[in-house]
Amino acid sequence: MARYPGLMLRVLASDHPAIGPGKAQLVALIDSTGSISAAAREMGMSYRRAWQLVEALNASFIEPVVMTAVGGKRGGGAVVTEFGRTLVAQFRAMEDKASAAIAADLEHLQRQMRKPPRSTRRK
Amino acid sequence: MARYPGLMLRVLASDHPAIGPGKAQLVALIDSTGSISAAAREMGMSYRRAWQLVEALNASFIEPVVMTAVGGKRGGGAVVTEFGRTLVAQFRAMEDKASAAIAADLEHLQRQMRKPPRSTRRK
DNA sequence: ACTCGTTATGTTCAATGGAATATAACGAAG
DNA sequence: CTTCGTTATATTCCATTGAACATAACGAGT
Repeated sequence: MARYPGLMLRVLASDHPAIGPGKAQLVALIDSTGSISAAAREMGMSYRRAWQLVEALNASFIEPVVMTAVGGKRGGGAVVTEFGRTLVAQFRAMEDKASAAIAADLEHLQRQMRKPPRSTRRK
Repeated sequence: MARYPGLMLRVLASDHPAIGPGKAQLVALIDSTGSISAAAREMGMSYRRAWQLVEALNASFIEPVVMTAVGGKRGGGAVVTEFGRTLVAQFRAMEDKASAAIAADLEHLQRQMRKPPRSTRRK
């Protein structure tokens, strides 16, 4: 799910996650599809879950991120606000900057990680 | 739990978290207390949970992070390896760098988040 | 020997989270 | 007016996770 290999970044409001890789992708898909349910389908996520994430997003910020309207067949749907669009862009920019800032350390760390189990008993 | 206000960073191995704020703090506490159980107590975490995290840490890296020895009353205990110490230091450094790199954006974003619910129904 | 505090596990239970399912209300299109 | 695809929500079920509890083995000190 993380866009950057080996790195996961989340922005917190007080203590709960306000936006992270998942919500960012969801908003982007809502923007491109025009509906929560279509975005949910593309992410292999239940509609309910996606809707809850949208609700959480809207509750976390002072401006709406996604505006919704009931009714189908091009009557209803979901629209990502301009605020929401810049929100995702800002988050992506933060991912970029963070990734660039720690790229060297990350590589170094990744060279030191692997799979096989090992005994760590002393003596 | 996050050391940096509004920011949470995790380093992933393939897809599972190799190290994050929680494991980093745990290792630091094991280092200062000399035991997994004492560290767990200080974090308000069950011993079993802490032990599992240590196991996961040791399994994730090519070098041991924590070495253990059974037996109490200064017979047994846990020792953070030099690798483990530098691992935590590196992670903290990555948090520092990431935090510094996105500090401005983070502040800007945080100025746009708040608590009160709001209606987002269109039309 | 005994005790104490530790690592190391197993087991059981509760809480959490997500999936699945079911409706309801709705709005545009036909 | 019917149909279709959507938002919105309740309910039920299941899997995962962590907490709690229990127990064993152990090693150093007393």
